[in-house]
Amino acid sequence: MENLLPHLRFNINPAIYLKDPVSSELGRRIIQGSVELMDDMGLEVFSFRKLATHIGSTEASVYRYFENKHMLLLYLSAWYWQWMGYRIAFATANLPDAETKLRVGLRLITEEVTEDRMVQHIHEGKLHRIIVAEGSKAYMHKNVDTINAEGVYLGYKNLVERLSEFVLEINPNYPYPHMLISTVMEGAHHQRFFAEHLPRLTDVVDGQDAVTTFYTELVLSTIQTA
Amino acid sequence: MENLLPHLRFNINPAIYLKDPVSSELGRRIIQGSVELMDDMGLEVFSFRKLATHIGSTEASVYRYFENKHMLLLYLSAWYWQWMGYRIAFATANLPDAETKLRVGLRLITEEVTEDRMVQHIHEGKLHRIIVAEGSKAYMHKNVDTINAEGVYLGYKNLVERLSEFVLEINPNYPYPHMLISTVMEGAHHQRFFAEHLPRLTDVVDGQDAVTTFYTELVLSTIQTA
DNA sequence: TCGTTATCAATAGTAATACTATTATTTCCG
DNA sequence: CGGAAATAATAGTATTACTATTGATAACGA
Repeated sequence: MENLLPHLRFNINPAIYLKDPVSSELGRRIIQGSVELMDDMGLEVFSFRKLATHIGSTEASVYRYFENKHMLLLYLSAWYWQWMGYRIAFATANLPDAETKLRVGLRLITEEVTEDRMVQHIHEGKLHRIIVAEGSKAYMHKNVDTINAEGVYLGYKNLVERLSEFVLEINPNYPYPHMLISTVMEGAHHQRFFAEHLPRLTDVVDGQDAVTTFYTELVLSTIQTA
Repeated sequence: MENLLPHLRFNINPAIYLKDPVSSELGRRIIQGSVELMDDMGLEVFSFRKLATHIGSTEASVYRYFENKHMLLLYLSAWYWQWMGYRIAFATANLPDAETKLRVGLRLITEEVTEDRMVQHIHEGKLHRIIVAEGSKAYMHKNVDTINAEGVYLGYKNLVERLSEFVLEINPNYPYPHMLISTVMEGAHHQRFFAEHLPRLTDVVDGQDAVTTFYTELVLSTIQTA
């Protein structure tokens, strides 16, 4: 039976996978199971054998889809940023001015993710927790250059570019739009992690989402004074 | 023969190691060799077996000093931040006002590290590159809470606290000093990594150190407008 | 000075992980 | 219905992570 749901299917760079996980039942179970397990036990403890047991398949079958667990992490990361890019594009369409667009984009990027159910096999809340805790390991890796040459990070880069353009619309003379946006995109995840595990590295402001407020004020005050 | 050099010996939390690597010749070779190898091949590819071969010892002997390679990374990270804290304390002593102190601190934190040779067995330039590429993996880990409970991250936290105090001296009403400083401390390393491997996430400004300038302007404009 | 006792490092393992070559099974198409 | 293509499982190997035990050396007291 073909896909009856009218959901989007994100463009994931085929260099990431050996066989497209969306193309088969087992592939989707691999994605769904990896989101569950990686969220549970963390990237280091997670293994293809455990994943195979979890979804009732075999290690070798998982290897037909992904070269190793790092490529699987890259898939999850690419999906996450495609999804985020889509949400931001949608939420900022038809907004009147650049500042409003930037504020909305920053909110979506820095906010906690609960649920969305855009596709059946990916639990966005769990995926968000994975990206918070493991996302930077997707590029903090000896193979960055090889992987980057294949265009695997394009989704992430394009999102940085898109938000940087909002910054430049507000202040065309601001010299560091990309550094500013990539600092926020990474920083927001780190701050969420700190808030949960190392609270002395953060500031608690009761009754509001300190991460979103902090980064929104940071960005706007910086580009307006420059 | 006892230590003839009058160099400092940083206070490293003994919970990190099984046997103090500074206390023996082999221990120092483990540290020196791990800095060389980890810089060369990255944390994932690095193993105790390779380290042992590199320094002409055995795997089991390395295990007498550190429980696993993550604890060894924690040692390097703790040493790095102790060293950085020392440098900042030294460089900001007797400075007239908080803004000057903050600027100096930010420069030291965000700047590239070349050489220092504070101790014989640690090559600070290589260690800096390790912390840039692997530093966040020291806490982005399933065991954060256990490790944190033992006070392993205190050196890092204290440095964040110290710089946050400069921020509050300049503007006592600024509500997010810790988030601001920890964002800069992590962000600066990420930006150095991006500059080398993913330049589209950064901005090139010729003839100057964009990372230091960017973060200094970011911090000062933010705390002054708030 | 000798024997005892810590201290230290190496040998020699086990268990788990990462990865692959090959075979078996299903499905799909003429 | 028969054969080709796709798909997954079996059964491995190599490497890594980690440990129990033994051997060597230094340290120390009688």
